[in-house]
Amino acid sequence: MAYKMPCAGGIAERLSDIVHDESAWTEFIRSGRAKKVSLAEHENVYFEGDRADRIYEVADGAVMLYKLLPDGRRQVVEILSGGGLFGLQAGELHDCSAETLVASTLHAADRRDVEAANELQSHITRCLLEQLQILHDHTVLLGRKNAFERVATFLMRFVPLRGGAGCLGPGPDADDRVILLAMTRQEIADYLGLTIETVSRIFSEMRRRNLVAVERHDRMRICDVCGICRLTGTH
Amino acid sequence: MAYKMPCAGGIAERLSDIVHDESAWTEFIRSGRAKKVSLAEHENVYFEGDRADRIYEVADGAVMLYKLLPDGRRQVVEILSGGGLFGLQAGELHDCSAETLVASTLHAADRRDVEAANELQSHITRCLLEQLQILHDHTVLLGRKNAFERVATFLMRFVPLRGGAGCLGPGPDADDRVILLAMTRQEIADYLGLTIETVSRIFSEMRRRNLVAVERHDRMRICDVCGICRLTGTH
DNA sequence: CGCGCCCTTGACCAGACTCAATATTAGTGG
DNA sequence: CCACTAATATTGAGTCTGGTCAAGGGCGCG
Repeated sequence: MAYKMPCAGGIAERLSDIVHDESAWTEFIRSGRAKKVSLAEHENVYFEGDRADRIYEVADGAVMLYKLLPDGRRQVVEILSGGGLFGLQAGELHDCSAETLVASTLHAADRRDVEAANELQSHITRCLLEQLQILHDHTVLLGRKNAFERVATFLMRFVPLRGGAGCLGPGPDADDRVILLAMTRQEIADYLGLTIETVSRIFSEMRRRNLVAVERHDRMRICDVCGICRLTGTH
Repeated sequence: MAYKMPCAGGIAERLSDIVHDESAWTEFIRSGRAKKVSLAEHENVYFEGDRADRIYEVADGAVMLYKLLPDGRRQVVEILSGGGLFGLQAGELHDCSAETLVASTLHAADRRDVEAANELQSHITRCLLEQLQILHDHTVLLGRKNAFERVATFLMRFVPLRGGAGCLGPGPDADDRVILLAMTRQEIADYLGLTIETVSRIFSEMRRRNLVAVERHDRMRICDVCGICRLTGTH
């Protein structure tokens, strides 16, 4: 069943962010109430079910949040990079496990300290709202997009200023971009709700169509950003 | 590929919520700075792309947030009922459309009023964190569960105190429960990332297995709550 | 009673998964 | 620097779940 968009042009308007003051947060980090933690690639920060008494900010690197089903199926639910907040929970326990994708440094703060500091709330709210919006998009990806569209959408995430509401277009030169995935095929599959084989096949198909060139397993050249963008299902 | 849970018993611990003071929010609503809005079944509150200058609380009824792809595919990303907050955005525009599932009354407040009121922030943060946790679970459902597990999981949402971390078990009597879906098959399908036909087939299969009895299209008796629960893939 | 809407059921099809074999890559030690 | 190994990625063949298309059923409402 196909629905009709109420007003096609509605979303075209640039999603210009409302001014956001994060100085209170920067100050909090600097003040020494947050410890710096350095982690290697694929180290875990905490597991689902652990007590949630610290919250984290990605200072450098990238972290994934994932959940496991008892039979071993895994779903990566969020990927966080610089500035992303995680570990804050409504309840007492972590609802996800957290693991670094690459070597990372985190700022770890005590939950009570953060909750007590009123001046931090607006920054936290902002971060949560951004996460929520990303999760909404990801829900559409998982619920309604096919494998090709999922991978194309995934690739577009690595190209800032392109594909979104205020996309700048291809520019005068060749429309290519080199991106660093920093994720294994398995991690990509678990993020996109696919299997490793399907992800691999889609990449191969994209290569055959000259949409991308795989320079190394985790290093790809998107030869035709606009071409990929048209295959995301979103435009 | 199957992963192994790090510590199977970890999540068993009851997710008892940390004390949460929402008196400031109640006061805000009562103060008259939030208008009461009454809407009929299937009326829309706003569309994706509209300016987001009001935020809403579901006082009574239920609301769904959904997104459309340009070719007409729809994904319901959230379902909110009493106490649920929606319409708050990181940017200037709504990232989803909102529509009532049943006749509902909402509290509508001006975004600026809410953002200015520091005493409301902790309530908002709490609501966002709960939404985030539900979306994480939904991500697992969409990314990793099959049709049967999706429908079973969906049904369990209507049975409070059962199926979750602190499930009370079947109790002494027959393990049945009558639930009111308040959604059409199409809405259920769009929420679970399935088609209307698949949802219908799964309900029929469940009926055949005496797991449920369809008393009316939107009114079902779950004959065996524990039986359904075992089929969610989560336990 | 009849119309329209929603739901159910069936037959068929296709996209993604599974299992298995092979190819690459990265890492290790000689 | 190269050989060897382990881990990761690719490719192929076959299967199956869930989608598509089409027909029929049930229910509420005028």
